[in-house]
Amino acid sequence: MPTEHITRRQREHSQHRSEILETALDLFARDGFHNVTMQAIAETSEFSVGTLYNFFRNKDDLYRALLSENVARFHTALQNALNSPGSETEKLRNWLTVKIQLFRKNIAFVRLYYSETMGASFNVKAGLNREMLAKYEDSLAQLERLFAGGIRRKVFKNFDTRYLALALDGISNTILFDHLEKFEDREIDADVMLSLLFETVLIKKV
Amino acid sequence: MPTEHITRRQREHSQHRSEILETALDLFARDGFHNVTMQAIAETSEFSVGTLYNFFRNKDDLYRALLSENVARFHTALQNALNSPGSETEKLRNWLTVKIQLFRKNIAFVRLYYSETMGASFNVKAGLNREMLAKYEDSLAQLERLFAGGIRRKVFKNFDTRYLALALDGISNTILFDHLEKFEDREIDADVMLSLLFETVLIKKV
Amino acid sequence: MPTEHITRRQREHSQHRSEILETALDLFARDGFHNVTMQAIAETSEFSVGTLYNFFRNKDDLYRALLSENVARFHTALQNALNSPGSETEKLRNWLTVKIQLFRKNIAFVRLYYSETMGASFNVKAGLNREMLAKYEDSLAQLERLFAGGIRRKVFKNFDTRYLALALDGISNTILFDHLEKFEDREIDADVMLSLLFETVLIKKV
Amino acid sequence: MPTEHITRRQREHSQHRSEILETALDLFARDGFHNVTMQAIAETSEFSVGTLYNFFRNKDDLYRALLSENVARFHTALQNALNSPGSETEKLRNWLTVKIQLFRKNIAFVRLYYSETMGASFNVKAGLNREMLAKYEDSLAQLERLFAGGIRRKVFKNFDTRYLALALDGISNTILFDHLEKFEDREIDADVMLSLLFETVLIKKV
DNA sequence: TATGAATGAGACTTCATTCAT
DNA sequence: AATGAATGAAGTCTCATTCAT
Repeated sequence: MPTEHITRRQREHSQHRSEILETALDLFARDGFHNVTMQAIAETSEFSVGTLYNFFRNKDDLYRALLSENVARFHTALQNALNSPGSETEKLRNWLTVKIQLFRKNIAFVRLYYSETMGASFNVKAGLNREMLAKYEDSLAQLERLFAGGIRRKVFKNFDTRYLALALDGISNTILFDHLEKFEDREIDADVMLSLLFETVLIKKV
Repeated sequence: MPTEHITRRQREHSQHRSEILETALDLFARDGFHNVTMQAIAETSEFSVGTLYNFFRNKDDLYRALLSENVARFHTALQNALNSPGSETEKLRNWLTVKIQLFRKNIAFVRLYYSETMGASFNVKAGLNREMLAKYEDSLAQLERLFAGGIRRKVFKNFDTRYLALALDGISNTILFDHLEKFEDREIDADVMLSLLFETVLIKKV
Repeated sequence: MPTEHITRRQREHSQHRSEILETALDLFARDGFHNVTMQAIAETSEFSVGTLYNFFRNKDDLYRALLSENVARFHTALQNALNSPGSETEKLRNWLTVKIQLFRKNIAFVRLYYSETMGASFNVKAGLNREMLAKYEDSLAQLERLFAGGIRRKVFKNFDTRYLALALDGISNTILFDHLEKFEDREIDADVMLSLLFETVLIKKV
Repeated sequence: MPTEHITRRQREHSQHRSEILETALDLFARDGFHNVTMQAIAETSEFSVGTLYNFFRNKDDLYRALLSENVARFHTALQNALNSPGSETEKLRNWLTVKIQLFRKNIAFVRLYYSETMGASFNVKAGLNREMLAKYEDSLAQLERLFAGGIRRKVFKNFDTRYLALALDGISNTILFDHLEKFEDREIDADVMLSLLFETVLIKKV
C-alpha cells in the first residue's frame, strides 16, 4: 500500500531529523552556537553535510527548530501539569514536579534556552524569540490565574499575582540551576520550593 | 613634574580603555559575542582596530576584561551593602536596593552576564567562568551567613540557609528581568521582594 | 566497481594536490615564503582559497609538504645513483649526472632548498629542518663510504673522506648555481666536476 | 670649534647607526626578515621605533644597508688578501685564510647572505641583489685572473679558470658551512681546502 | 630630536552553503 | 536521495609607518 510506504519513509525521515536535532542540541549546549560547525553536527550525527541541508534550510533554521520544538514540549508539559485536577496548591506542586523533571532530563536544552533568552536574542532571529517570549508570558499568565483563583478563594493572601508567578519561577529556577550546576543527584523537592514562598520566614518584624 | 606627566598619560590611557570597554559591552549585549566584529567595536568607539589590540591581546581578552571587571564591580557593591550596619532585614533591604540600582543602570552587562553564566560558558575560557562562579558562591555564602545569624537570633524561621539565599536571589532576578524586559520605569521596591520571601502567602493549608 | 571509483577520486585528489604544490613552488621560489599569499597560490593554481585549506592545514603545512616531498625525491634519486653498479668513479659520475639533471629540471626547488637551509631555517619549523639536515647528512655519509671504499682499494689517495664528500658537493653546487644563474643551456659535464677533484691542478709546489 | 662639535655628533650618530645594524643583523639572521618587527629591533637595540626611522627610511632600507655594508666589508677584505704579495698559491692561501676568519666571526651575516642570494632575491629589492651579484662576479674574476697567471707561468695545469674559481669557492663554502653548522672550534685549515683542489685524488684511472 | 600610541591595509584562516556525481 | 569537495565572503590579528607631544 502506498500509504504505508510513505508512512515508513516519513517515520524514517522523522527519526533522522530527531537524531540530528538531538546531536545538535548537545553540541550547541556544550560549545555555543558559533562554536559548532555544520561539519561537526554532520560527523557526530553520522550524516553528511548535504543531508543536513535536506532537513533544514540552513544552520539558523536548524537551531530555531531545536529551540522551538523543545520550548513547545516544555510548554505543553507544564501546561498540562497546571491543568491537572486538584487544589491550587496541588496544581502548583504538580507544576514544580514536572519542571524539576524537565530540567533534570534536559540540562543541555535548559542551558541553551536561558543563555538564549537572558541575552537579548543573539543568534536566533527575532521571530523565534518572540515565540519563546510569548510562551513564557503564557506560562506566567496561567500561574497568575491560578494564584488569582486562590486569592479569590481566600487560600492565598492578596498579593500581586504577577509577583507571585515571577517569584515562584525565580525560586525554582535558581534552586534547579544550583542543583544541576553541582550534578547533584539528591532529589529536589517541589515542597521545599513551595514552602519558600508559602511559609513565613520572618518571625518578628524589626 | 614627571609624576603629573605620567599621570596624565595614564589617565588618558585608562580613559580610552574604558571607552572601548563601554562600547564593546553595548555591542556584545545587543548582538552577542560572535556577532560583534572587532571592526565594529573599533568604529563605534572611534578608535582603529590596531588600537584595540594595543589595549587587549585579542577579542577574547577584551571580552574577558569586560566581564571580569564588571563582575568585580557588582560584587564589591553588593558586598558593601550586606556589610552595612543594621538588622538582618535592613541589610537584606540594602542588598536588594543596591542590586536593583545595579540592574537598572547596567542592563547591558546584566544580560551579558546571565547569558554567559547560564549557558555553559561558551566563549569565555574556563578561567573567567571559574572566577565568576567563585564570586557568585561568595555572594551566596554571605547571604547564608546573614540568614544563619537571623535564625540564631530567632528573627527568622529555621530554614535551610542555602535555599533562603537562592530563593532571594531567584526572586529578585526574575522580577528585575521582568521589569527590564518591559523597560518599565515604575520604581521597583526592595520591600516587595522581601515580602515575597517573608510574609506568608498561604492562609490555610489544603 | 567501487575500487575503481575510489581510485578515480584518489587520483583526482592527488592530481589536484600536485597542481597546488607545483604552483606554490614556483611562487615561493620566485618571491619567498612571506611574499606569497594564499590568495595568490589559489588564483594561480585556479583553485579557491578554501580548497587549499582542504589539502593543507595551513600555509606552513603546505610549505613543509613542498620542501619535504621534493627533498625526499631528490634524496631517493641521488641514493639510487650512488647504488648503481660500477666502480667508485662510475658511481660518482652517475651521482653527478643525476644531480645535474635534478638541478636543471627543478631550479625553483633548488633555490628554495638552499635559501632555506643556508639561512637558519626561518619559516620552516624545526621539525622539517631537522629532517632535511638528516637527509643531507645521510647523503654525505654515503659519499664518504664510497670514498672510503676507493681509498681501501687504493683507487683514491688517503684523504679525509668527510672533506672529499664536502668538496664534491661544494664543487658541483657552485658550478651548477653558476650555470643556472645564467640560464645557460650549454651542457654541464659530470666529468668536468670530477676532474676538478681528481686531476692535479698544481704542477709544481711553490 | 663647531667642526669638532659636528664631529662628535657625527661620531655618536654613526655609533648609534652601527648598534642598530648589529642588533638587526642578529635578529634577521636568527628569525628571517619577515619574522623580525621594527618593534623588536627597537627594543633590542634600546632605541625607539621612531628613532629607527630617523636612521633608515624604512625596514627595507635598513635591511639593504645591512647587507650592502657587510658585503662591501667582505669584498674589500678578500680583495686585499688576493692582492697580497707572493706566489699564486700564497695568494690563494691568504684569500682562504681571510675567508675562514670572516665566516667564523660573522656567522649571522654569512647565513643571511647565502639565504638571500641563493633564493632569487626575495626581500631585497632588485638593486641590492644586482650589487651583491656584481661583487661576487668581481671576486670570481679576480680569482680567475690569478689562476690564469698561474697557468701562464706553468704553475697550474691548463684548466678552465672559471671552473677553478667556482670550485675553490664551492669547496671552501661547503666545508665552512659544515664547520659552522656544528659550532666546531677545531681550527679550519686553508691548506686542507687548497689540497682538495691541488693534490691528485685519483691514483689510477678506472 | 626622541618617543611610542595610533593607524589601517592586508594577511591568514574558517565555515556556511552549493552542486556535480 | 546522499555525498563531500569546492567555494569565497568575512572575521581576526599583525605590523610597517606616521605624527603629535
